[in-house]
Amino acid sequence: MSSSVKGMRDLWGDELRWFRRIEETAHRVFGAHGYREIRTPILEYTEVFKRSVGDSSDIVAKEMYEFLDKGDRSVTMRPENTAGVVRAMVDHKLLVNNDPQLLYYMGPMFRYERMQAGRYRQFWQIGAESFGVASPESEVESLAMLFDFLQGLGLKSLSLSLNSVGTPESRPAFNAAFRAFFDARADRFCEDCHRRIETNPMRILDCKNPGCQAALEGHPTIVEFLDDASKAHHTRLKELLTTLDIPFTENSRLVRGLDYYTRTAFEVLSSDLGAQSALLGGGRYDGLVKQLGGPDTPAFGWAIGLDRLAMVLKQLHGEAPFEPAPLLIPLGEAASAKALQLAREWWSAGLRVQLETRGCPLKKSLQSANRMGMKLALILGDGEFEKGTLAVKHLETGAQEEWAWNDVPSRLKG
RNA sequence: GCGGCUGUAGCUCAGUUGGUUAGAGUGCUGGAUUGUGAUUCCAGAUGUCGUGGGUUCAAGUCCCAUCAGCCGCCCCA
Repeated sequence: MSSSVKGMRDLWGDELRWFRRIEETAHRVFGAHGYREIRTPILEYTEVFKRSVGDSSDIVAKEMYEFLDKGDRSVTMRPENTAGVVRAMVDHKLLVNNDPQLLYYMGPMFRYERMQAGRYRQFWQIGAESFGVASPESEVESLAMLFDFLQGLGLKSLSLSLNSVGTPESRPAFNAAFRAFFDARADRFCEDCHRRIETNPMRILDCKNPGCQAALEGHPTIVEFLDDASKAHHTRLKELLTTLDIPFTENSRLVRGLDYYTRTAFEVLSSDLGAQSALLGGGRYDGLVKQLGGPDTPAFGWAIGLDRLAMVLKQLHGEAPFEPAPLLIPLGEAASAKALQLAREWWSAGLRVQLETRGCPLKKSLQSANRMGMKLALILGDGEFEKGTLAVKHLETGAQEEWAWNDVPSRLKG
């Protein structure tokens, strides 16, 4: 008995069909916005993630598939893709001029985590990144694309949660004020929060502990400590979202787990997800490109998990639409040679036909066709062979009719 | 990394206070005159009872460990 590695799974059948539906929608919608696909390696030098995601984050601290390769280089299987994309941008000097670079990616990511519904150690993400533009307009463009994408998949009851996490310059003032707030009621916060106040105070805002959430009542918000430019940015962003009828709620407690975010941060939540309520997240990360050795370049992006998204789509719409190709069943040697010829013509004409090649009794073929969910069986026996026709059986109704070979293309399309 | 629950045919599950060769439904295989499925009828096959120890005359059942899955926490997508 063998089984897949813990946290790794096979994708097939209905779930894979949802994945493909998602991916095709992404290619279409993102392409329409002028975004171009990029594929970066799964393996990067560990430094790439340590310098971008942040040493203090749990991802880097304990969730990375990190190891020495045979040349004793420390490499890591990507836990997310933004760092890799930025690294590629820097490597290829694509950010030296001031043109915007609009990119999207899709592929597997890896985090060594405890498993749960919709959460795997190899999981799939689709993300979009926009480099070189600092404006709120670019954020709204990206968010509009995101919503077109989600709506294209038939999702409706989602909520956009919005905040600004400030800039490295504005954050100390907030931290000082928040520290004072925290100290005044320190006994009401949990152990984890006491640790966070030293390492990453902002993270206290999204502590899931009900006691902590209650204690946060009336907390100083990041937004009120923003510098004027960030404040104007935030205001303008909200105006533009309103103009586009993209509904959002401001959430002063929304922060992000990755260290590289600046100013705008957001999440989209789905009520169909249980504990894994965040369907996707993203925001602005103006400092990251420079941090990875590139020119000082503003950037905005987001990523969505396909495993969870496919789960939601399945809950919402059931099985992914799928119709198997009709089965062409030849009976006898002459017929099976002819069937190969006919099928070849139809395939090159773009028709979908599956060929029965077992040479088994008709009964077996029909049983298989039925089990595979086929709607049509195209039977080519001696009688049909003589006449240049097919016996066409509709497997749902049992009705049967006869088609001339030449009519098959037009009839299958209709 | 922490806490809780679960593990018996391909699938969904029964299995009494430990007691003979471990069951059902569904699915599967074959048949009901050799070119007609799905419906019906008849017949048949299938399990290291997650794995490894232990207790016992006797373990699917009790105990321990381990692995896997699920739920919650943490974290995040």
